Amino acid sequence: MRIDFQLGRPSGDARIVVAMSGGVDSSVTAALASQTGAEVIGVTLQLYDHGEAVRRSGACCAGQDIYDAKMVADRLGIAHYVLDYESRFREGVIDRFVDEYAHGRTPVPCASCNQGVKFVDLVAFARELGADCLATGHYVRRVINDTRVELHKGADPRRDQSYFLYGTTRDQLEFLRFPLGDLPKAEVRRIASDLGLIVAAKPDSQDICFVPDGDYASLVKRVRPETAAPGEIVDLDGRVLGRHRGVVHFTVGQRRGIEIGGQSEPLYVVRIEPRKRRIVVGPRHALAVEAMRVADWNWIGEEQNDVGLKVRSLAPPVAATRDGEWIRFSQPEFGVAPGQAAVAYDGTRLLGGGWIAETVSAELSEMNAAAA
RNA sequence: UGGGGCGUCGCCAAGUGGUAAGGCACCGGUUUUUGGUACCGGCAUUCGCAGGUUCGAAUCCUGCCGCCCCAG
Repeated sequence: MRIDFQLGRPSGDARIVVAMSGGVDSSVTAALASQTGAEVIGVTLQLYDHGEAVRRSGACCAGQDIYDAKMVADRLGIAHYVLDYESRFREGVIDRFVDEYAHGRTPVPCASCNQGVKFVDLVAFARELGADCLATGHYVRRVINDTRVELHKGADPRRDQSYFLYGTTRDQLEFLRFPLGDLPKAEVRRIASDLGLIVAAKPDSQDICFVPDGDYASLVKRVRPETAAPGEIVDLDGRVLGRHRGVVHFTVGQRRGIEIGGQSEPLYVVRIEPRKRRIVVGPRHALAVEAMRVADWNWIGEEQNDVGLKVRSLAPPVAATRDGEWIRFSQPEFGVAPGQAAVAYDGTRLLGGGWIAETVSAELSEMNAAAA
């Protein structure tokens, strides 16, 4: 396996910094970089440190994972640095994560992590080291089209991670490399196995890396106790159906955990009102959203108005048209949660994205139209 | 303390003699570098309680308990 890192000069003279999380993907990335003959420096960020995480494998960037990254670097014979980014991670990712829940929104910490700690701070560090590029194990493709650099979905549609990278700037993209973007996961594991890397069979990471047991609510509660304040569960007409244990436990589109039985059809969270400590629930059709406002757009490609749009990492993009900050879906979209990322594509190419600030119910506008 | 109605899984609810549907909720799993969704699976040996009739009862009979409505 030989990957072209597009270094623009003989690889023997080049220096590649690889972001190593301690997982299979970034380990193989480091191996592929090493095979080019360039000087490779592995960098692992220590992002948080709590007892639970130390022993946990399959997350990233703490304890066991840092050790694994070190072992892989040793095996490959490359330099390896561990950087303490805990405070930056706390400010840039965890604090924002907690704050979003306090506002009744549903954050995407992986996107803010990539946008901040990984692609701003780590890119800067790599440049300080005089590197020619920073390589990561993301399943996305960097494509050079004439002189333009584009970001595309990973070749393996089930592995594509472009959604989390919508905030990448053009400048960062110039400097970044994603050598796994054309590979299926099975191939990556095979490479790791062939090279005898100890992480070859390590489970894929899942859940939020800084929430080891999946219980993100207790983290949010610690910092923002008001999110654990009990409140009312009301239907679309304001009738009280029950009580809840705090808005932190809910996200728009959520079905399970509402704990209200006796209905003819399932209830979903339609809206969260943190000031009133209230959650509004309704049947599935009440989740239909026809339009939304997307704030803080970042454009990697040129701005376009007819785009494919993702409002979640899985599921293929849906057709939508853009008018400034406003996006209108060609078909109603269900379970669109404020705080999540909206990412625009042209085919496989990622154009840009932003975060969902507000949504417009398809049902309400139908009622308004009927009333008019 | 007259009349009427009802009592089946946490909730809603089918089932009027043949051996307990379904929905919601809940639990588990699958999927997943966010949350959520979706999908798959589990979930009453028992029908307010106690007797009786019957080969056989949630379904019929008797008594009791509880709740609701009307009339007091």
